[in-house]
Amino acid sequence: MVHTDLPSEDQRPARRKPESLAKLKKAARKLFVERGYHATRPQDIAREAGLGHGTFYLHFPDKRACFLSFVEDARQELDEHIRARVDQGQPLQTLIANTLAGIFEYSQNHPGVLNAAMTDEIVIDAEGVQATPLLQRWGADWAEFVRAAVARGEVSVDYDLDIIGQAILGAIHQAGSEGFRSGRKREDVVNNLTRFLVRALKNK
Amino acid sequence: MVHTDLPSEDQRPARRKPESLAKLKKAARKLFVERGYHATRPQDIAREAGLGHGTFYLHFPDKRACFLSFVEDARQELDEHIRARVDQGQPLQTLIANTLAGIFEYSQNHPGVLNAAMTDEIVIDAEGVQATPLLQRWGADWAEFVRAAVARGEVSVDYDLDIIGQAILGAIHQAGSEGFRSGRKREDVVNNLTRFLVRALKNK
Amino acid sequence: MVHTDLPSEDQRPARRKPESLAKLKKAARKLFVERGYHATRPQDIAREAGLGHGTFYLHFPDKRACFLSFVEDARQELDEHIRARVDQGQPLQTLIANTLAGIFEYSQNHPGVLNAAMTDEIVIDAEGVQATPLLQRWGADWAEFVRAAVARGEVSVDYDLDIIGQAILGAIHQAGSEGFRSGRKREDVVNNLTRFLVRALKNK
Amino acid sequence: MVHTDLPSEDQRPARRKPESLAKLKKAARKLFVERGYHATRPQDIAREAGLGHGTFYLHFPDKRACFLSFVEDARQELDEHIRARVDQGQPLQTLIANTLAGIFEYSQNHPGVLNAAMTDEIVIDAEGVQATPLLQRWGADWAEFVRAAVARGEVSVDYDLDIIGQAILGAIHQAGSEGFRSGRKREDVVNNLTRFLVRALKNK
DNA sequence: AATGAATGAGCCTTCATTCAT
DNA sequence: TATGAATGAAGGCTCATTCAT
Repeated sequence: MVHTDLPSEDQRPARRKPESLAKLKKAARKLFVERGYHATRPQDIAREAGLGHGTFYLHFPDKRACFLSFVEDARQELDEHIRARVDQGQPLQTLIANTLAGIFEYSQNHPGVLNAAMTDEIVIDAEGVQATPLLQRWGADWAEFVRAAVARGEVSVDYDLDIIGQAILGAIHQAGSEGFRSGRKREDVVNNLTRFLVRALKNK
Repeated sequence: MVHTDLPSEDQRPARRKPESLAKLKKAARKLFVERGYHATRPQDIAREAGLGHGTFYLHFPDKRACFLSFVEDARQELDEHIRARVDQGQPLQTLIANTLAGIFEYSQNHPGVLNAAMTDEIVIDAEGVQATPLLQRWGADWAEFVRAAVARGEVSVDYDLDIIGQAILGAIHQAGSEGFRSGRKREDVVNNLTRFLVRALKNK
Repeated sequence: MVHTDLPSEDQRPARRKPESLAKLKKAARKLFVERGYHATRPQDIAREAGLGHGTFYLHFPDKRACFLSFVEDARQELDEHIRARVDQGQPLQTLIANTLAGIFEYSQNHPGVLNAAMTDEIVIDAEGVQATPLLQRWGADWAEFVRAAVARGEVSVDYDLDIIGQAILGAIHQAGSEGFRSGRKREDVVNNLTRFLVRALKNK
Repeated sequence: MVHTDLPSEDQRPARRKPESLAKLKKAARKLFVERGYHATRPQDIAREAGLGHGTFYLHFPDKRACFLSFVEDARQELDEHIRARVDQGQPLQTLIANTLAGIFEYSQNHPGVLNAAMTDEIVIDAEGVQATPLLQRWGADWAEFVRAAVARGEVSVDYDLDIIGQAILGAIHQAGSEGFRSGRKREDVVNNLTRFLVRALKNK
């Protein structure tokens, strides 16, 4: 006996809002990554999602909000990805190595996403006020990270950690971008970067 | 004796195309820095230069070329600025410190220029193909720089220098951007960054 | 014997379409008055009525019909309001004074309604054909009114009453709109207008 | 011998700004009158003027400004038309008769213009702030007009002239609109209206 | 009867570029 | 060489209306 009214896995256009939102977000991510912010029209996103372009505005007040939501999602995903992989009670070197592995793993699973998400705010809208650019926030995270290592006695150098946090993030970002662009293996990038950072932080 | 190569202050009425080009470049730099690529119209540049809109297209084939010319000029200026300040026959630490001082000095004399010039190509034109992004080129420069130090025996660590070159550039860029954005003093940024990089490169 | 025409207060669960219609009409009036025709969306009306957007189209074929229904309701309400207040068997001056008082009383009880209802048809839909604009109809009513006074011998001037009917209506409309907009008291407006009209109609 | 480079009276697309502005204004008037504000798109105006639609925005910041300019032009034209026809040193009756003749003459020469220009501001833009609606301004003009007659001793009734000014304007507007719509002759409308107003104003 | 997600024609406006002068 | 009026493709967004539920 078969349920004829069991619409699971059906192909019909659907009509549930959350589904459309998910489709739009997926499409938006794809296009923002592939084409960048300015070359992606709300209409393109809607079409990519298989929806009419009016639907876009049912879920986002405007294009900018859609981009910001994409950025926020990427940030959370990466955070969770790293948190799931890194055990805080490890020595500095392992910690850094694992964190970098986490970042680059995510980066490889979602190619281009981090780069697209880090698009500077001025590119999006001169007037807009994105709370804090993603790069800066992650730089601050690294500052915290090192501060904790200092507190544990693992790092004993006298840096201005706000500056160094940003430096670390910058090193990771740029080495990662170009490392992969030039086809290097993940382990090599992680390895080199880990040694580079550990040496820079370890006193002696 | 007649000065044939002294066209400045000459009496002939028309023939000062170079003057217009200089005005346009200056205006373009100002606006690209202040507003970013997309928010700057060729018309704005021409007007800022005190010229008619049409004149813009006498000197640049299109907006993109104007931006690229701005980037190239900034790159050359910075290169010269650093070259004039850094003596290659110095120990690594001094070399790095002087180079960083040169970069940040330029950055302070021309606020925003480096940041604007590093605008990712995807932002300019999805189809276009900027030879090599400025960041990547400068990262390669740092790779060369370190390779030379290795050759001199000053650095004896076994890095993949292409990766590390990019990492260094990234650290400088990000630490610089945020260091100044947060109002830190140039010496502090240079100082911290120098120690950071020297430690990372010096094998004990 | 069964009351087939007494659906009010019945117990059956569904079947209160009239209730929804009333809610929609009330909401439509509020919004048309507050925002005007073009700034009011069917969706706004439905939401103001506490109903889903789709419900709007269960009761009106389109937005235009809803507006026209609003106009018609206002016309009837005003007519009834005046009829209830004015005794036809009075001398001209009293008749005019009472009618004006009726109009302005209604206008004060339902602020903005008459103005909104008199929105010119061209504003509603260039193609549409509103039977006869409200202003014109009321102008014709005044023509009738004066014709009756002439028949009773109270007015003995030789006017083209169709023209004069419109003139009277125009005077009332404009003086009323601006009288209230400038905060004048109802009695003052009624008073001045009554004397103005009576003098214009009374042959010496 | 013939000047081949004498471009007077030429048919070429032209390139002088004032000419385009004039064309646009003419086209705007035509369309605002024929279709009303909302049914007229900037694009339609430009096309009617034989220009590209970008040109519209070289002359008006937006559609609203174009409409307001149309209104202002109409106001000035009418004012001048009346001023040229009416001699202030005449008795009230003649004055009113001539003024009305002037208004209706203009109205006939420029059919629909006054009606279109009097479109209520709420129709144009709920947010906008048109200094004072045309109707109200003209009502105030009539108030002044009567005030002067009172000063000259020609009118000795005790009206609130601000109210009565609006009433007069309303009477003229409405009687005129409908008079012509129903095909009445100008003299008849002027005649009836003049007698109506003079009686209303003359004390005995 | 009621709902509200979905739709897409259509609106206003911008801007890189051209070309007659 | 220099000008700036003119252009129209293209962009972001709205809204009256439909229809599956």
